[in-house]
Amino acid sequence: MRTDGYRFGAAIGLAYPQVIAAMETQLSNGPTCNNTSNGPSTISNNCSSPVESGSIEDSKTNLIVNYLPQNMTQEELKSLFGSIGEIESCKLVRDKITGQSLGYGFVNYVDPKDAEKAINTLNGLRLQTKTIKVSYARPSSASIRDANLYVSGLPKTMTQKELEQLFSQYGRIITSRILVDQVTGVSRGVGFIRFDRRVEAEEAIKGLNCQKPPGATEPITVKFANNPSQKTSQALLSQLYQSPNRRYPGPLAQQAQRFRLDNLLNMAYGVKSRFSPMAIDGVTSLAGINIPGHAGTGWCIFVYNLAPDADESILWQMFGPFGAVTNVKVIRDFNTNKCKGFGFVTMTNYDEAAVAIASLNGYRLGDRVLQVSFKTNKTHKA
DNA sequence: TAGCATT
Repeated sequence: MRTDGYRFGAAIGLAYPQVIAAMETQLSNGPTCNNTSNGPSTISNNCSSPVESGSIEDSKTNLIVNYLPQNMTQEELKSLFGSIGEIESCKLVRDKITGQSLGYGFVNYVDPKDAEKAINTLNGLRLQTKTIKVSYARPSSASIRDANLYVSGLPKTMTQKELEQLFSQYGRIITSRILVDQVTGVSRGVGFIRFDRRVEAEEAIKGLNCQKPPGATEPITVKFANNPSQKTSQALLSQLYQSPNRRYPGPLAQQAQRFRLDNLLNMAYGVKSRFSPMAIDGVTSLAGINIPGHAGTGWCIFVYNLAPDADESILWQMFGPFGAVTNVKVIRDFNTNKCKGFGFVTMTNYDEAAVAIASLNGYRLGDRVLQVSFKTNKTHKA
């Protein structure tokens, strides 16, 4: 059983301020319209501000969702965002070769109001070890691809804001990040800057690579970041070429290579099987027949004493940090549409569900004390 | 010297 369950207070109380602070940092960087930095072909929407780009017609319903947990499926993504409103389309982006999630996806709503509501309620939601980011998708075009820079040799004292200030003269920054030591929290002197457009990134390389930032003693290195999916594909190909039965494998060799491929995927992505046998209180169980709470596709949790105005998003916020949540449901009165005081949450893994129950049972939500347990087979009469 | 932002 995992022992690193998240504190509930961190899940709801702190997630939003953190994300809001991060967004304020991003939005504080207005675009610098550096006309001289562009090549012969310029793009008409070149100097739009963040506010203007958010009002482009086709971006009012289409959202991009970043920092999704690695094992989250498209169906779970749809379930989460479908709790806000009707979805026109939903796509989790996967590596074309390995099929692994790239950690982001798109959700297109029918109603722009639902898209806005999704940003307001789901941006900053903690799911497992991730804090998801929900924002309007920019209109897709070749010019915004491959605009991510990898920066190394940064002064250890440089903050994210200072990094952005350094790079913002070359264009609109979409995201920035300084990597830190997981234990000490001290900067590792490397980071990423994602520009709105590739031409801006190119100019930043020209202007800042091998240059010393203000006050620094050593020059920094600025180059295009590796594409994470490319890196994995290269690693896979490299491993396959090194295998004894390389190049033209027959059926037997293919099976062995498939085995190596699976292991490589596990190493590259840290994938743990969703279908491996689970140890439950010392007893190994596969199917979970007659085990309370197990519904075939996951572990169903009963949440009692919810307020009449409770909605699905509060269940996502409460349970998401503890692990993979596949579905949430608030039971409502048919006539009033108000919550009848209880709801259900389905989680994939037993250990994560158990930690969630142990942590959330007895939790005070508003003026109510929640009762949280595995769902029993009691029938609820209408 | 590496995290997953354009389907």
